[in-house]
Amino acid sequence: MRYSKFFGKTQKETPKEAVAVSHKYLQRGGFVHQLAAGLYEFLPLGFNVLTKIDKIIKEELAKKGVQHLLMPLVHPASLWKETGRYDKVDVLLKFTSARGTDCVLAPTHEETVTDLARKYIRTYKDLPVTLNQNQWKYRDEIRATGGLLRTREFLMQDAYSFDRDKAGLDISFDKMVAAYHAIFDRIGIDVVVVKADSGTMGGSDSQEFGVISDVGEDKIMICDSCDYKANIEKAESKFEAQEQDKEMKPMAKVAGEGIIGVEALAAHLGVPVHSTTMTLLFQADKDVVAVMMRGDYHVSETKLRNYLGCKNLNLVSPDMVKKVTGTEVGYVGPVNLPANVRVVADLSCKDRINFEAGANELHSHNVNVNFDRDFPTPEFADIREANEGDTCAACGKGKLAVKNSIEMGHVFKLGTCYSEWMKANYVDNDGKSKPLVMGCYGIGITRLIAGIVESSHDDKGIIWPKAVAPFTVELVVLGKDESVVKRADALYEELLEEGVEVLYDDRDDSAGVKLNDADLIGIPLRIVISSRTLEKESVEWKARSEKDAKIVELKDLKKEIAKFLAA
RNA sequence: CGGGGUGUGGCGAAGUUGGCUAUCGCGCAUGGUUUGGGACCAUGAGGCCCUGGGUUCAAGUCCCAGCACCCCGACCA
Repeated sequence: MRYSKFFGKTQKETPKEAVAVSHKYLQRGGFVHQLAAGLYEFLPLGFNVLTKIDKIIKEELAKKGVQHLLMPLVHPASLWKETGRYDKVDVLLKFTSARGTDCVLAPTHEETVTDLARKYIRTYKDLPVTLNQNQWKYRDEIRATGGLLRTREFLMQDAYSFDRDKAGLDISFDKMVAAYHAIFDRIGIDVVVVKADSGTMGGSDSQEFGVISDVGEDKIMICDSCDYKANIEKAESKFEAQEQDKEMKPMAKVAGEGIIGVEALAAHLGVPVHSTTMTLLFQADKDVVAVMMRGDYHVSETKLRNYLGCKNLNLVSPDMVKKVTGTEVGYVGPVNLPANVRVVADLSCKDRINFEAGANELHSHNVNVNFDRDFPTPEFADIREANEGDTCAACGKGKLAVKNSIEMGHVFKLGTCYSEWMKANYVDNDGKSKPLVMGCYGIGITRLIAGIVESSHDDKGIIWPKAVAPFTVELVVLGKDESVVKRADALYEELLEEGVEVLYDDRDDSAGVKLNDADLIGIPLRIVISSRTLEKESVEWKARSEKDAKIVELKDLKKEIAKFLAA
């Protein structure tokens, strides 16, 4: 392709709305253009990258026996009402067609694929099967951010596996995990795999594939000693047990007007923060649950939701706090709570003697509170968010560090939730009808493009890994001298003939402009031809990822390029 | 949905208590001089100053309403 005729040139100025590096470079380089918030057009350069990733994914999945298909973006609302997600998924864009049919734009495709499964899968002989599509999704996010990092419309690889039973699912799942590793390897990007929560997808056992990056929206915890990695929502740590009194002291009430928050309270009482107790009231579906958390930790709502097995979980309103406890936020405690309020305490609260807690009385706190003696011993569970620097629960030695990560892929074991909701059954070899056991697997392809740029760039521009670069070679001609241009044109034609994906910068611009643009666009190999290089019947050769250029004789060029691309 | 901010040629910006023909840089076009890290000179094209209403002799500028976009938070398969 001749760059002089190429659609979508570079821009010198950074668009003011761009904050993330990937956003700046992709927009300045002419890869994408923003149409509206969260909606992007892929210009030829960006579309080339997209196409390459799409192809790699499809090829690697096919190697694992995955079959490709394509499902619509517009779904009848009735399908989403079957699973109950019509009212539950708040990023769902609902609309009415001109014929008056209620429709949705698909944010994901469990509903349609399960519908296909119930229509086409009859017996255990049809199993296992994994279906994949690379299809656009629409999620009406309240806020789209960071260029391609979080868009409303995005291309996603989404695969769905169907098995007879849990053991089959494990095999299908492991195959997909292996395929994902192969995909990211081939693309040339380092991923970290972490245990994650399955969120509103339902099901269990999920893993995230992410790229460590400061602009990532996900927080993950990594052990510095073993290979334990988990999303912060899910990460398990050993709490540091603190030394306790031997003897119980009498419980006492202490005034503390206007003292809200554990730090202030601990200072006021002259006790360490870890002997304070936050008592929070949550609305868990229809029930109110009181949660006790040691003052130096925070509640992981994900862990709590999973422990309680509820769908909706929210902190209750201040009014509700007053109604249940008779006091205001800041003075809630486990003593004298109404008997019908379920109390769940974090494991870090266990075995404590003489701790502090709110008194359920305005401006009052209890000290020297003890389980059993002062209030019924509650149920204990791990419901706290691990703190940075906590000891890893897996190895018991390492410390946990927090990193930001861009979530690029996510795999779930769904189990039978969708097949039960939608009655997707098969007949097993015992003649009985059983629900299909499902898994689902997704990679955000458009986000992956941003992730690659975030993890592979310098201060001049993008450094594309060879496998996904929009072109593999950029040929730059410097100087207008007719004989030079003629030689450059001829070289360009030759390379095309060889099947090299070459972008030919034949513009009538100064060297600085062209070389800077080449750095920005980030094509892996840059070849400069000029009167100077032609004196020696050679070209200047520079890999984008390397600092120094070298001289390659023209007669060796095609061989060298082949070697470079194969490496 | 809460808080904050911004809308002025393609891009980035300036425009004072309302006042003259709406300004500057980049980019673009034409001609010329240049040509290895964002060259220079000359000439030129390109505007519903986000939209609608109002105040005024006069609105890019003030007032009201709306829309769009960005940032922080909440939310997030």
